[in-house]
Amino acid sequence: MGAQTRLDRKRAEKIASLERVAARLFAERGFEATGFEEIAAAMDLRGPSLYHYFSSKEELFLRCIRQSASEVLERLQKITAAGDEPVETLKHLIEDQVYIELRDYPEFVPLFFKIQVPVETLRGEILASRREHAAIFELVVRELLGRRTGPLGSARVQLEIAFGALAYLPEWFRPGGALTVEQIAAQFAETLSRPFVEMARADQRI
Amino acid sequence: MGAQTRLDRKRAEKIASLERVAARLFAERGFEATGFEEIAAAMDLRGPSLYHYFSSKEELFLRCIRQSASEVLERLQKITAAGDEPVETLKHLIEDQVYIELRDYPEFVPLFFKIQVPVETLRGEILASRREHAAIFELVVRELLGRRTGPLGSARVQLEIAFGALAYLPEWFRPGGALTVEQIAAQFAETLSRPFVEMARADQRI
Amino acid sequence: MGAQTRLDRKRAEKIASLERVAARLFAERGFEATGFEEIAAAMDLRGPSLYHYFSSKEELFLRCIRQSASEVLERLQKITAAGDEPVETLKHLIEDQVYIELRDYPEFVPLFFKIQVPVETLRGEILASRREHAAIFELVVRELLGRRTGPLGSARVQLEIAFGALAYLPEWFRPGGALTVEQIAAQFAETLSRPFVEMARADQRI
Amino acid sequence: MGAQTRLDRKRAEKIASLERVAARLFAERGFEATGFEEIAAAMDLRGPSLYHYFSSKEELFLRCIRQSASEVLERLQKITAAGDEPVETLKHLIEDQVYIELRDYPEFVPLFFKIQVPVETLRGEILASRREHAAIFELVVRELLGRRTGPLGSARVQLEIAFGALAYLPEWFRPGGALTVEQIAAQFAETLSRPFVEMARADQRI
DNA sequence: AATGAATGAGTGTTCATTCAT
DNA sequence: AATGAATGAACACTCATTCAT
Repeated sequence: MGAQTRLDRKRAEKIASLERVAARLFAERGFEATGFEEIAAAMDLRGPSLYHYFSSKEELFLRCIRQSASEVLERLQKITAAGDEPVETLKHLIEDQVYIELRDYPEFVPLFFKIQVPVETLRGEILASRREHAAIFELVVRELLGRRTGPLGSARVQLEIAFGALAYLPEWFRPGGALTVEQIAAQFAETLSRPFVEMARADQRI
Repeated sequence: MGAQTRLDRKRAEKIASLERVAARLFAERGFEATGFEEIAAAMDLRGPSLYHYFSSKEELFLRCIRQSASEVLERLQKITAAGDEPVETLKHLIEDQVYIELRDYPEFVPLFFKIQVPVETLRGEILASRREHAAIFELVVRELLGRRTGPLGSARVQLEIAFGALAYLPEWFRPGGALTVEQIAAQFAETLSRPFVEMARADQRI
Repeated sequence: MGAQTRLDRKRAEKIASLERVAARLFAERGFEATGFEEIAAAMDLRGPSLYHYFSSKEELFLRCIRQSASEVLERLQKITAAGDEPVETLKHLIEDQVYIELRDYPEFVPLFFKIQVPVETLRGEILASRREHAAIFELVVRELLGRRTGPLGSARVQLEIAFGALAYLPEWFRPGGALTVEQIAAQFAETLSRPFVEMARADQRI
Repeated sequence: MGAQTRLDRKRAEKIASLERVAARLFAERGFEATGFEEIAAAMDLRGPSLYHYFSSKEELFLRCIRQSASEVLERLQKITAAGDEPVETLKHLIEDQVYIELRDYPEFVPLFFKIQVPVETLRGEILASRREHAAIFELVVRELLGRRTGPLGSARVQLEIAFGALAYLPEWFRPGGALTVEQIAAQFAETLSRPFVEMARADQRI
C-alpha cells in the first residue's frame, strides 16, 4: 500500500513536471511548433515516452490549460473572497494579476491570450477559461458600481481596456529594466481601477 | 516597352492581391496553419503557382507584413503630419487606430500582435514594425509632455496600457453588437489619452 | 482540351495501375502488413506520392475492393444474362469463377474471403461485395429449384459448400502442377452443381 | 521437490490459460491486430508480464498454433484409430471436424485457414499443421479407394473441395439460426463423403 | 504563367520489447 | 512474478518545395 502510494505520488509528480515543462514550451513556441520530442527532451526523455502519461498531444495541452487556469483562478478568487471594499478588491485583483503574469505564471498570458491552436475543442476550452477569468473582475466591478445585473455599458469598454492592458504586459515588460514588477503592479492597479471609481462617484452624485 | 510595362503592372497587381489574401489567411489561422495550397486556392490557383511570385512561404509572409505595416504606418503618419495640437493628434491617432483595426485592416492586430511565427527573422521584422508603430504614438506623447528626449517614466506605462487596450480590441469587439465602432473609437480616444493630458497639466502647474 | 483529356487519361491510367498493384499486395500480405512505401515502390515511387492519387490507405483499399468487385461481378452477371438453362448457367458460373480465381483475378479470393481488416467500414464493404457475389449464384440455384422466394433449406448448405470449395481453391492450386485450370473448372462445375441437379430432380418426381 | 513441482504445475497451467486466451484473440483479430497488452489484459495482467512466459509474440503465437493443432489432430486421430470401415471413418472425421469448428475449437479455422501472418517461419508452421490435418483425411480416403500410394487424381480435387467447404463453415454458420450444428454435421458428412463412395463403387465395378 | 507529379523532411502515434525494481 | 518506465523502429500522413511540361 505504501509502495503503491509512493509510486502513484512519483507518477503524479512526473506528470506535474511534464505539464509544467510543456506549458512553458507551448507558451513560448505555440501549439503546432511544439513537438512531443521537444517536450520530452526537456525532461531527458524521448517523444514516445510521453504516451505513458498523456494519450495525445491534445490531451497534454488540455491538461496544461486546465492546470494553469485552475491555479490562477483559485488565486484570484481568494482575493475576491477576502471581502474587502470593492475598490480595494479590484485593485488587489489587478495587482495580483500583474504578479501572476510577470513573476509566478509567465505562461498564463501566452496560453490563454496569445496561442493559436488548430483544434476547435481546445479553443473552446481556452475561451471558457478566459470567460471565467474575466467574470472574476466583472463581478467586482458590478459590486463597485452597484449594478448586479444588466449590461455594463461603458464600464464594459473600460473592463476590456484593462484586460487588454494586462494581456499586453508580458510583451513589453523586461525584468531588470527601468521598472520593477511592484511599480507596474501599483500603477496598473491605480490607472486601470480609476475609471470605475469615477463612474461609481458619478452615479452616487446623481 | 509598353507591353512590358503593362505585363509588369498586371503582375504587380496579382502580387498585391495575393499578398492581401495571404495576409488575411495568415491573420485568421496563424503562420503554420496557413498552407500554400490554401492561399493559392483563394485566388483560384494551385499551391506551386505561388512560387512564380514568391520564393518561399517565408518571403510571402514577409511581404504581407511589410505591405500591411507600410499602409498602416503611412496612414497614421498623415495624422501626425497634419500639425494639430498634440492632444488632438493623439486622440486622432487612437481613433484612427480603432478604425484601422475594426474596419479597414482587420488583419493588422493578428499579424503584428498575435501571430506566433517559428522563424527568427520574421519575428524580428514584426517587432521592428511594431516599434515603428509605437514610435508614432510615442512621439506625439513626447510633444504633448514637452519631453523631446529621455525616459518617459510613468508615461511609458500609460503608453503600453494604450497599446495593450488597442491590441486587445479585436478580441472582444463584435460588429453588430451593442457598441458601434464610432462609440468605441470615441471612448478609446478619450480614456486612453486622458492620463497624458493630466500628466501634461500636472507638469505645467509645477 | 485535348491536352486536358490526355492528362486526365494518363492520370486515370496511373490510378488504375496503382490500384492493380495495391490490390495484389494487399491480397498477398494483408491490409496491415502492406505499407504505402511498399505499394509506391512497386511503381517506382515513394510512399507520400500516393497521396496525389488517394487520400488515405483506407481509400486506396476501398477502391481496390470496389474495382475488383465490379469487374468480377459484371463478368458473372454476363453469364447469368445469357439466359441459358439454369443448370448450364450454374455450371458456367462455377467454371468462370474458377478462371477468375486462378487465371484472371488472383487477388479476388484473398481480398474478399481471406483478408482481415481492422476498419469496420471496410469490413462492411467487403461483406457487401460478398453478398452481391453470393446472390448471383443463389438466384440461379433458386431458378433451378423453382423456388423464387423463401428459405433455401438444405440447398443453402450446398451453396455454402460450393462457396467454401471455391474460396479454398487458390490455397492449394499450383499452376504447372498435375491439374490444369481447365480440368479443375470442369470438375468443380460438375461436382458442385450436382447436388442441386439432384434436388431439382427429386422435387420433380414428387 | 514437491513445492517445485507444484509451482511448475501452476506455471504450466497459467501458460496454458494464456495460450488459450491468446489463441482466441489471434483467431478473432488476426496476428498483427492482436497486441500483447490486449492478451495480457484478458488475464488481468499487463503486457510485459507475458515475457515471463513467452520470449516473444512470435513464440506465443507459435505455441498457440502447436497447442491447437495437437489437440485437434489427436482428436481426429482417435477416430482414425477406432478401426471402423473407411467410409464410416471418413464420415466421422467430417462430422467431428464440424463439431471442432463450431463447438469445441472455434479458433481452429481462423488460426489455420484464415490468419495472415507476416513471419515466414510462422506461415511454415501453419502450413505444416494444415498438411498433417489434411493427411488424416487423405489416408482414410486412400484406404477407401484402395490406393495406398500414388497420385489421388480426381479424388484430390474432391478432398480439397471438402477442406474448402469445412474451412468456410465458420464464415456463414450462425448459432441459433435455422440450422443446428448436428444437422450441418450430418449433411456435411453425407455430401462431402459421397463422391469418394461413388468413386470406390466405380473402381470395384471395373 | 500554371501546374501535375514527385519527394524529403518532419510529426503524432503505435507497439513489441527491455530493464530496473 | 509482475510491472512501470522507457524506447527504437515503424507507419500513416502533411507540407513546402522542385521540376518538367
